[in-house]
Amino acid sequence: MRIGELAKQVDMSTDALRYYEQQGLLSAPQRSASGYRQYGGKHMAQLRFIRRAKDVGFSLEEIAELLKINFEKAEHSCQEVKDLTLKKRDLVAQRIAELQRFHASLSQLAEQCCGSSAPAQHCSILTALEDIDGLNQ
Amino acid sequence: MRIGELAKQVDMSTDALRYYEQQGLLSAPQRSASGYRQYGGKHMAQLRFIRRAKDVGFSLEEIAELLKINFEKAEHSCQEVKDLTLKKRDLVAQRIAELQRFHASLSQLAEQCCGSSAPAQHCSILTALEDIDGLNQ
DNA sequence: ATAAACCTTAGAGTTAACACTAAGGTCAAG
DNA sequence: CTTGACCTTAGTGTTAACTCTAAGGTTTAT
Repeated sequence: MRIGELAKQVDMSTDALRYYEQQGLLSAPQRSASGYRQYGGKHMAQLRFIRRAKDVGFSLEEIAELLKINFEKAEHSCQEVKDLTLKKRDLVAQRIAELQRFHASLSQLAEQCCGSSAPAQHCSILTALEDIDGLNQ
Repeated sequence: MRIGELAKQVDMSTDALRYYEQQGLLSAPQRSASGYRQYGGKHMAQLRFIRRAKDVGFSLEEIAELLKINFEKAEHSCQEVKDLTLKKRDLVAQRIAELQRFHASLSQLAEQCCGSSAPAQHCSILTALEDIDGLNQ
């Protein structure tokens, strides 16, 4: 299977596949006499692993780590994998908390604003952003 | 007031101030005979506006838009400002939802994992990422 | 045999919001 | 009068995950 075919199968771009190979996420396949990459089922499995790991929020760097562990299962523990997962979950939780603060502030601003089509001379949102104590306190 | 002093007052870097000026977020100040930037209260107010807008999650591009509206209040409506705010809030909400899906998936993975210090030969997390139907469905 | 569709590499471009560097000019203090 | 802290510009580097481009070689179908 050449790169275009594999890309179609897993619904990724050929550029992405070359990029994953370059980043060590996808094994370098054999080459045909003319230099074309020749992929097999192993590569498809790797790409599916990558896809699923992306779907749960892991970055490519984290996925590389997971793939390495998966490849050397005997030398790593469940604990290690679980720790990676929990650490990632906590990072995600932190980011969610930050965004929720944004969301609350934006909601509050919008609520206070009349939203009229008249000139924004006394717009409460602009005022809040201008004034020292327009927000919180 | 020179750039270093202003930067200290608002707790931003001098690099950031020059960057904001270049991006049209901070008015270009007068220059001294030797070319030094000379700032006044107006600039401090602009920077505080930027700071507050950042604190509620607006990007610099969005802040530029808000500053422009704030500068030309007469030509814009409250509605316009409110729309920007609501649009941003909805984007934030979408991102939160995505991260919450990540969080749920990661929690589920972690929950299923024994987390033992024994080799990861049968780690449920790795299995879930490998298997076609390890996750969801 | 030729055109379309595919493949190759290397390298530049994208986004956001700055940080850092170099090479040099200026200002205040002692 | 010199040292150190400050300022200037222009340009490069950072991170993530690719995308795009150029310039060319290969395969397949007709």
